Amino acid sequence: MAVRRVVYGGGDSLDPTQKLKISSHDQQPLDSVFASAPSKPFLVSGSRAMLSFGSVGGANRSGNLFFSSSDQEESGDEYLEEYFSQPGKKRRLSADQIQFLEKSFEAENKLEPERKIQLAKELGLPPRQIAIWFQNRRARWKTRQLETDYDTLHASYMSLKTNYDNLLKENEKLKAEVLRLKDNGLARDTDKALFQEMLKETIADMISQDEESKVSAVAFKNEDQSLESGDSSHVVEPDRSDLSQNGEDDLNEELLQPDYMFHKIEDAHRHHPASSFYCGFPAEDHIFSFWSY
DNA sequence: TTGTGTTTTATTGCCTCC
DNA sequence: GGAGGCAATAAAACACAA
Repeated sequence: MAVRRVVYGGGDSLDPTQKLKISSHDQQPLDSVFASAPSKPFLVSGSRAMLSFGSVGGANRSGNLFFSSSDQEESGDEYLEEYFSQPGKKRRLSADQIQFLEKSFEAENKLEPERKIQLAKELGLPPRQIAIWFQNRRARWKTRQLETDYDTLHASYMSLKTNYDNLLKENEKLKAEVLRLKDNGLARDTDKALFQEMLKETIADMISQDEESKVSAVAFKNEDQSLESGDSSHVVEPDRSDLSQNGEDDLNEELLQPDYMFHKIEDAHRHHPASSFYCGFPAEDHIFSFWSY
């Protein structure tokens, strides 16, 4: 087994008088050492988070092993020296010591030098060991804190995910609804387009009939005039002022305007009063109901 | 009793602060 | 530069099942 350096009693800035090489087999022999160690009361300073080891319920078994008498520190107890000089051993703290340290940690998880010394005195442990215990305790606290934070975040994530999934489902439902409504709308648009096409054809027929009759009338009139004046070179074009001169596209555009269609239909009806139907549709279904559609 | 996993104690090396 | 903190790690101590 490799020999490990075990130095206690003040950390890196160790007071040489407090340096000890320590090891132990287990807590029992250590306790017996504590029990046999001379106990000497020491002053407890007013440092914060300071507790009395006796108040935790355990007797101060340790006495002042590391801070007892100057004699002990100077001469060194041979028994203790032998006891603590066994390398490669780790000393477990007693339940009472741990309870005391836990209470102290709860009050303040940082360890000022003064408090370290005080705790060491109270527990009869080397200040270095107190420092190490706090160091490890902080590490454990941090690990547990991380676990707690993780659990909290995970719970939050799961809650958000549930909400998100619900929203997705709702979104899908709404999309389907929109699609369904759109399909209905398309069907109506198809009917509308068919109706418009039929309307255009009918109106175009009516207009052409109307134009033909106008042309005939003008021609007849012109014929009369030319007969009267003897001028046969004067050719009168049919009146297309109410029609676009830009061809079929503009006609189509105009045909879709309600006023124009109303005018033409009324006009057609005036010329063809026998028809009780507009454009082959019953009167009640005529263009106005279509445009309000 | 022994193998194995977990917890606790302690060291090392690096970093920051004064 | 020394003191102290922290992360990483080693190793002893402990718990427990087979």
